[in-house]
Formats: sequence, structure tokens, C-alpha cells
Amino acid sequence: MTVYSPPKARVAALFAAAVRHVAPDQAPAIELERPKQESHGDFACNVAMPLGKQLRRNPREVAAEIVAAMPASDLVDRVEIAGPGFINVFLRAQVWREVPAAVLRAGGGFGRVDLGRGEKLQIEFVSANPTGPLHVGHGRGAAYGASLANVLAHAGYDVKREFYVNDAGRQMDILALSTWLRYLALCGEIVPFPANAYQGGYVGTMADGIYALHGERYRRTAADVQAGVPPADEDAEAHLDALIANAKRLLGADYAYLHGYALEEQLGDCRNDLTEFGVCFDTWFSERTLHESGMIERALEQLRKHGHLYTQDGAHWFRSTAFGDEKDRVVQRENGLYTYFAADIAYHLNKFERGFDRVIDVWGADHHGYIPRVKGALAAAGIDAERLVVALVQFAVLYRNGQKASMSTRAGEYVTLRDLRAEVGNDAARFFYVLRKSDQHLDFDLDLAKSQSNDNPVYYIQYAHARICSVLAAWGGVSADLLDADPARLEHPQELALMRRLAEFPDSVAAAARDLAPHIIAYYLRDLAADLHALYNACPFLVDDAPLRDARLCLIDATRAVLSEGLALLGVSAPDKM
RNA sequence: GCCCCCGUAGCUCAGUGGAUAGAGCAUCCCCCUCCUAAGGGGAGGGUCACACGUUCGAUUCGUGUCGGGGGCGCCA
Repeated sequence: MTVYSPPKARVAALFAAAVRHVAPDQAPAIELERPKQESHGDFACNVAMPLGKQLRRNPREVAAEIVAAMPASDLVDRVEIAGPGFINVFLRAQVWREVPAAVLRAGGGFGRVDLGRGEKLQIEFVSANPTGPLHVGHGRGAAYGASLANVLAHAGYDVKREFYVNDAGRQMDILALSTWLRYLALCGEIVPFPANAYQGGYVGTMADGIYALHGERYRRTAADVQAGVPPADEDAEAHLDALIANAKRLLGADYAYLHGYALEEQLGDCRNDLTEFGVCFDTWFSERTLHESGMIERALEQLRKHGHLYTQDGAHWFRSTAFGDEKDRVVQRENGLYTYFAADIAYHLNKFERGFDRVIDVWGADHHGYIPRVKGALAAAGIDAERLVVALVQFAVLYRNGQKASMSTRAGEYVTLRDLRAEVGNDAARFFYVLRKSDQHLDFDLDLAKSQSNDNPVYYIQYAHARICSVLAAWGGVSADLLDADPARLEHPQELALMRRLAEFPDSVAAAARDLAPHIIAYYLRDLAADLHALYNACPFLVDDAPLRDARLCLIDATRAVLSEGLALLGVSAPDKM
């Protein structure tokens, strides 16, 4: 596939050559910006100002020398020196007129750039505890991670998507216990249901399922279940842990079945939910396999061998303060159990053992304090911590009736991702989530999302796509024939504006990949749609003058292709009609 | 107390070491005999929280103050 060389890159090359001639000993970065004002040209370059500073000369004089030294080019119409030393470049319109055909020849890959050069990159996201349905908070990480992964793949990275399944921890035991207690109630064994167990209705549904499959096989007496359990009002968590211990003792090998049943149900639901949301993973990595395969022990042994572990108060600690953390961290508790952190050390070492050059973890912003210890563990194991990039996503806070809604999974108080998708649709949900910078808090007003679903910017973009499809359908010709259209007929200011915008798409993809910021694509698409709508109102496409008609159809077909390509990066559909 | 994010138009938010800071919503005025009006054109609306510093140039970078949100466990 031919990668289109944008005018910006070609103009930058002209400047680089000129600067080498004017100042052979300096190597200033050539930065071109698209000026806000049309009178400042297609591109403005400020290189004369820092260069003037370095050479201790008047920037405008330096600019004049750069302009004089610029190689001749058929791209450039004229060059002006303005203000304190800007060099404004005005391109010949022909430059932009090449763009629509280049888009169509790229066959849906016009935005592809080779920023990544095939670097092997893993992106891990969502990784929600499989202890209940995904809620709208998880939705943001899912939409962000999936869109980012698409953007990075488009930018030339070899991307693998991974979900880390927390199937080994206490939360899963609490879920198994919660399910069992609901099941026991069906059997007539009434044990008071702890307030800090999982309250959601789905727990009862799983209990029903187990009862339907196995009758009273897992019944134990309420008295046995509560034997020796401290009262909940003294220490609610100890109460829960004692119930779990009793469950494991009373059920023996059957406990694993209940635990596994709850896990499979919730993980299956989660996978199903994400798939419907257009979010797919290459790998679902089980935390339990880290324990069972001895990977945790091996990882800790590796740290111990290099003197990064010590023992105190019966627990084993990682000296993370030696790597910039604010305090040392326990990896193996006094009771012999590994901490979640120990598993995470093994997991991250495993990621790099699998050959990834770079790993991106998408985490909720509440985990920011966790970064130094994980990076510290990598450094302690001799891995460059810079190869792990943690992309923090700020909270999505849900508002209902102007009130902040509770988002506790254990208390069963949340709006599920599934509910949200049903109410506003997958497209609007995907778009809404990435319309904000990831480090910006997202206020997700449910009522607004519902009531204004027709005003959601995603429809504005999809409408542009549908409008073009409608015109092309009315025309009834073959898209490939438009490649031969003479673009010289495109002279209207709105046509030129649209062609310029199309040329920016690869830059937007590159910027979104570089900054891990898929929202850049969303904003680009809105601008592109705006240019299309403006042109739609300014010029008829299906005119009698066939060469003009074909040139315009070529332009809007290219616009359709870029809208479709960009929306696909965000996981949003591009409908033919609305 | 320490750490992270944020503070830009009435509201929700983009944006940039550069020239006259933008969009959507809301308000007001226009535009369908015409390919989808889920659209377009125009108007009003700003001390880019505040102060100091770096710089030829700061809304952008740094420090501090104020304000909002979040996090700091031998939980996961």
C-alpha cells in the first residue's frame, strides 16, 4: 500500500534543506503549523526565531536567507516573511487537489502511518474483577483502550490486546460465598446475608442456576455455616472472612465448583458485554495461572537473588523505596499468602518475557499510587521501567437527576454498561467516552445522554457519512471511475478547505498515537464532518457539467472513506442512511 | 500531611511557546421550488483562576497561592 506523503512533510523537507545551507552547524527542529488565519498561508514556520537567537542575528534577516536558500519546488506558490520572523508558505492549490484521489487509492488506509515501525506492543485494559456486571465506569476504560489499540495499530505498531482476569483473590471468594448463601436460602437454610457481601440480583440468579442444576447437593446447615463466626457488627470484614473459611471447610472440593461457576458466569457475561460493545481481546490472562505455575515464586526469587527483598514482622517485603516508591511493599504476608502486588510483579515480568517491546497498562486514576512500585519491580528485575507506560484514565462519574450516583459493585448500586448501551446505543456510548481527554474527569449525565441522544456529536459525523452515501447512490456510478476526474475543476473555497482537512488525517492519527489520545480522532472527525456539511450547503454535487460533477464526487467519496476509516478507529459504525 | 488530575465563553469541553484563543449546547437573526434541515450562514458572549519567574515572545513551561475531584492497606 502506498503511504501518502502529505504536503506538510514535503514542505518541511524544503525548510530542512534551506536551514542546513544557512546554518550548517545548527540543527533546529523544523516545525510547521497550520496558521489560524488564512492570510498567514498554508503553513507557518518559526525556525528563524530560535535560529536568530542562536546565531545572535535578526530573525527576519535569517528568515530572508532561509527563503533565498529554499530549493525550488512546484508545491510552493509564494513565501512571505511576517511579524517577528515567521515564514509563511502559500502552496499552489494543485497540491490539495491531489488529495482526494490519493485517499481513494489508499483503499481505506489513507490514515495509516508508520510511527511504530512494527514495534511489538501490548495494551492491557478493562481487567475488571469478574465479580459482577461491568458498570459505566468500566465502560470508559473499555472504550478508551479499544480505541487507543486501534489507533496504535493504524500507526504501525504490532498491537496485542489483553484482559487480566483477577480470578485468584478475596473478591472472588466473597462472590462465591455470596452465591452460596443465596443458594442456601433456596434450600431453606437461612444465614443472615452480610451487608458487605455482593448484593446484586445477578448473585441470586446464579444461585437459582446452581439449584436448578444440582438440587441440594451443596446444602449445609445454617448453624454449621455460622459456627465460630464473629458477629458482623464488630468487624464486618472478619465476619466475611470467617464465613468464607467455613464455606471452604464445609464444602471441600465442592467449593472449587461454586467458585468456578461464579467465575465462568461473570467472566462470560463480561466477555459478551464487551464483544457487543465492539471491544475484543487477543488474550484473557488468568491471575490464577501465576499462582499455579510457580511464576510468582520465580519472580520473587529473582528479586531476592539481587537483594531487593527482606523479611520483617514475619512478612516478606520488596524494597521499592530503592526505586523511588514512598514506602516498601509487602509481597508475601505473615500468613504465607502472596499479595496482589506479588502477582502483579510476576505478571509484568511475564509480559516482557513474552517479547513485547513496550507495554501499556490502562488503569483507573485511583491506581496512580501503584505505578512507582510496579515500575520499581521491573527496574529491580533489570527491565527498563520506561518500557511500561501507564495510561491513567480519570473517573467517569455518573449523574442521575443531577445527583452523583453510587458506583459500588458490592452494594449492587450501579448503572451497568449494558443498561447504558441499551439506552444510548453502542455508537453514542463509544463516542461519548472518548470525546474527553483521558486525564479529564468525565461527568456522564445519564439523563442528558438519554434526552439528547439525537444531539450527540456522533450523529453529526455519521450524518455526514450518510449524506455522502445518499448522493453517491443518487448518482449511481462506479467509485473507481472517479479517480480519473480532473481535480482542477475544484475551485470553491469550501472544496479547498475540505481537501486540506483530508490531508490532515494522517497527522491526526500520528498525534493520537503519540499522545495516547484517541479523542484527537474524534475531534478531527467532527471538523471533517463540519467541512463536509458546509460544502454540502454551498455546492450541488450532481450538476449537469459532468467533469465538474465527477471531480466533486471524487472529493466527497474521499471524505466518505476518511469518515469511515476514522469512525472505525473509534469503534463507531458508519451508516449509509439515517 | 504526601501524591495525581483539573481550573479557558452562561453550561460542557477542545486547543497552542507565536500573530486577532475555538467548538457544541443555550440565546438572538437568517437559509429548503434544490443531492437527507440529524444541515448551513451570521450575532452576542473571555482578566485562558490568581501571583511571581523563565523566554525575543507564556493561556501554554516552572514555582507558589486559591478552588474542585481523586488516591494514599500484610484489600484486590
